[in-house]
Amino acid sequence: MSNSKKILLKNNLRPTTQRIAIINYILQKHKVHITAAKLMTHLKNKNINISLATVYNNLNELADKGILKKFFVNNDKMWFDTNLQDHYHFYDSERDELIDIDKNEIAISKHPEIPSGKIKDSINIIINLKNKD
Amino acid sequence: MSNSKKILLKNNLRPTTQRIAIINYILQKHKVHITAAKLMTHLKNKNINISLATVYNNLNELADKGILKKFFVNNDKMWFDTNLQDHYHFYDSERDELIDIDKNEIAISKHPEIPSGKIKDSINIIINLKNKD
DNA sequence: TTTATAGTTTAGAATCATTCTAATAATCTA
DNA sequence: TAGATTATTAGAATGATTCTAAACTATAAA
Repeated sequence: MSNSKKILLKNNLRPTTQRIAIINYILQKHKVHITAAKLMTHLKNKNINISLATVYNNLNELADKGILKKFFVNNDKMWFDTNLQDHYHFYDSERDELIDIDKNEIAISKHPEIPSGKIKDSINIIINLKNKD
Repeated sequence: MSNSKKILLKNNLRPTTQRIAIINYILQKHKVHITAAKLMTHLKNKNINISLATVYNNLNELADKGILKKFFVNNDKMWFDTNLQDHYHFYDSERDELIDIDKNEIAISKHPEIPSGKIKDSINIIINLKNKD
């Protein structure tokens, strides 16, 4: 049984052609930053039949299962990340690409009191890049 | 001449009814976090005739002129902020509200090398809050 | 191995924030 | 005040994402 299939079964997801193709792509590289549209293009290039709705369904499902991390960059798009560690990103808008920044490279020294009844959930840090000139 | 009108003239913006109402609202409080929809509601409550397109046009214009700062919170909405200092935010999704975090309360110790030809542009930090229980 | 069921995929419609369009209105300048 | 310029507007367009409900596929039970 393929590694992708095992991962799917372990997570109670039926190993369909589309899911296996997605998992294959995600596992192929160590760290992947991907959007639904980019993944769609990639799969079409590999001649895999899949609809955009299925790409979204599955990426969201994998995020729910904790296999991917989901986040947004500015208003643009929903991104999915195979790096599950707490970490942040550079965003190169010209190339539409993300670069990881390790959690331990940013120190949050202190911050205002959190409103009562609330606790910190996720922290989103994006350093937007622009061209030098 | 009203203070709002002066600000508009100084920025080469014709002091229309709609613009004066927007500037009045923004100046009224020291720090305002606002979205187009929230501002629209506020103005309607004050019986000011304004279309959503005009709200967007003007908020974007004020951001271009440096009178407001424009940024996004997750994928949700475009926000405008009268606090022009470098700073970050808590986001309370339940109340759909932002709370400022001073720039000097977060230290960015170091980070991976920036790709050649690029420099840092803006930095976006959002600490998402959730309910304690 | 068939069958029933539960889970998946799909095309296309719906949604929602934002921007665009191009017609009308207001403001300004001479 | 006329003519030029700039603003406002309603409604259409856009684009990413989600929804819908019909068609399909995998699975477990017989």
